[in-house]
Amino acid sequence: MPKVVTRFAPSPTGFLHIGGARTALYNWLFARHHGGDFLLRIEDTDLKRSTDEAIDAILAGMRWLGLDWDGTAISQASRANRHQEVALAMLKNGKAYRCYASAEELTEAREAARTEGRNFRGDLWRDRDASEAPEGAPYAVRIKMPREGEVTIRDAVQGDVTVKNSELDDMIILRSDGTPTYMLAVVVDDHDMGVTHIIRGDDHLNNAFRQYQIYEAMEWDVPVFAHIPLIHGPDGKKLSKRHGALGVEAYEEMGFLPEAMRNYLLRLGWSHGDDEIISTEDAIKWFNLESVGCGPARFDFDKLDNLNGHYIREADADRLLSIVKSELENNLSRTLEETEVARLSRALPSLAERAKRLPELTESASLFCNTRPLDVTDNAAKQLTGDALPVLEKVANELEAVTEWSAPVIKAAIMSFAEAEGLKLGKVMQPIRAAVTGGKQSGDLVETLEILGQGETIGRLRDRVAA
RNA sequence: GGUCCCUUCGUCUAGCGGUCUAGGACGUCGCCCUUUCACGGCGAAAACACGGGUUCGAGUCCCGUAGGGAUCACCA
Repeated sequence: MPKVVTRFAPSPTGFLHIGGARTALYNWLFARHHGGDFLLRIEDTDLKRSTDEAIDAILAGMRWLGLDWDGTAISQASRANRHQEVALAMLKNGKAYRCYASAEELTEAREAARTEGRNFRGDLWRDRDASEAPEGAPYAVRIKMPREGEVTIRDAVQGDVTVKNSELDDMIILRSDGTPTYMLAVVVDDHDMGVTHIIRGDDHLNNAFRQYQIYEAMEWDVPVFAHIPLIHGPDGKKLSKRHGALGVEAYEEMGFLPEAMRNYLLRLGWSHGDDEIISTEDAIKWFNLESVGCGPARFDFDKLDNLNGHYIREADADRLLSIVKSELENNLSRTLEETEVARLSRALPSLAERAKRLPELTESASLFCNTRPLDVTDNAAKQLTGDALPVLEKVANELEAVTEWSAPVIKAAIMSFAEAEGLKLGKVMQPIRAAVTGGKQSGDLVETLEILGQGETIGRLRDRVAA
């Protein structure tokens, strides 16, 4: 078996959306699984709509997802000469012909065909001689599709799909300005790049039959096709901007980890028995086209959140610290002090237990910055009225007397205070929590106090008493 | 409308003729753990779109119907 070569071929007309990201992931996984190459090609033949910003966004998205490609990204537009060469070759061997029809003639013919219930094949000039054309008139080059027979494509995901050749139109392969169309360019590039497996969205399934004829015309080997189902929004409709048709950078901003994204995207349409949490290493080991599902899948943020929470818990402490630190410094518009960073590194493991998205983690971590007096949520404020205030004042005094600021000692002090006052532990703990955290989520309270330090703790307590 | 594709719990899916009283995961709802919120543990509700075949036997094969989707450009 020859070396496997896959490719991801986005058109740079926007960001790398979620469907494209999954297509890229599957191509990457398939290539890595087989020890083959994963190539990247930018389909920029539509110069009017292609932008450099889009190219940058796509490359950035790929890097963020950790999908490395082999070699350098190829610009399809830069290969226009080669595409023209192939079109000319097809013209020469009679597989293509010149079409002098004007836009108006074409529209007219198309509408006529539609009203008559026929499908339009664009073949106005298929049987006319070029000599009938006006002198020097511009022409496009169309492929001469076979009219008889049918073609069956053994799609690695969809199975055998058969389409009658009579359904195929004589599509344009070279525009009248001499530039190649997408249909021609993909085939030529895939062939030249040695692509063995074309894994792409289901929306290209119909195109496969048209492209197949170019391979035939040039007597090239036809690669394996694998058309993967599209991703839909939560409502089952096509993904729109309202749903998840955002660029991957939007997911990064929302606080998702790339490994969570990879795991989610992998399982969205592919499965390996009952496995849910799948490391990239295992994904490479297990990925196959046979297990890709046939039906479109809906995007589900809840599941992504769940996965993200898992990977946040798994994440390396230093990585989380640096993420949270820079976010915090960004929010506070200042550099964190050493004591604050030290607190963070102690508190993060416990905080990471309960965060689903990075911003939540940052939010709860902000507790450990010096931001007195704290903002207090409504819920917390309710804990800080009436009887609670005198309790806080006394507790603050008790804690001030503590000479060794460690969790066991702090806990003992609070417990003995509660006992002496005849209060249930909760009656003491809750106001303390409210005063010290301002209502923010946090882990074990005593541990939180320990990390915060004696001075900060007492300060926050007295802030509430004074308020 | 033509052509093509798809259809198992709300969602992602396992299932490749008997092991299915249909399994897992997310979500939901209980209970437990508990100084908050999570995590974790235990448990519950929840699906084979419908109708015909084929077969001793169908979620699994075939054909219809319905529903959903894709595509029909000198866009990609």
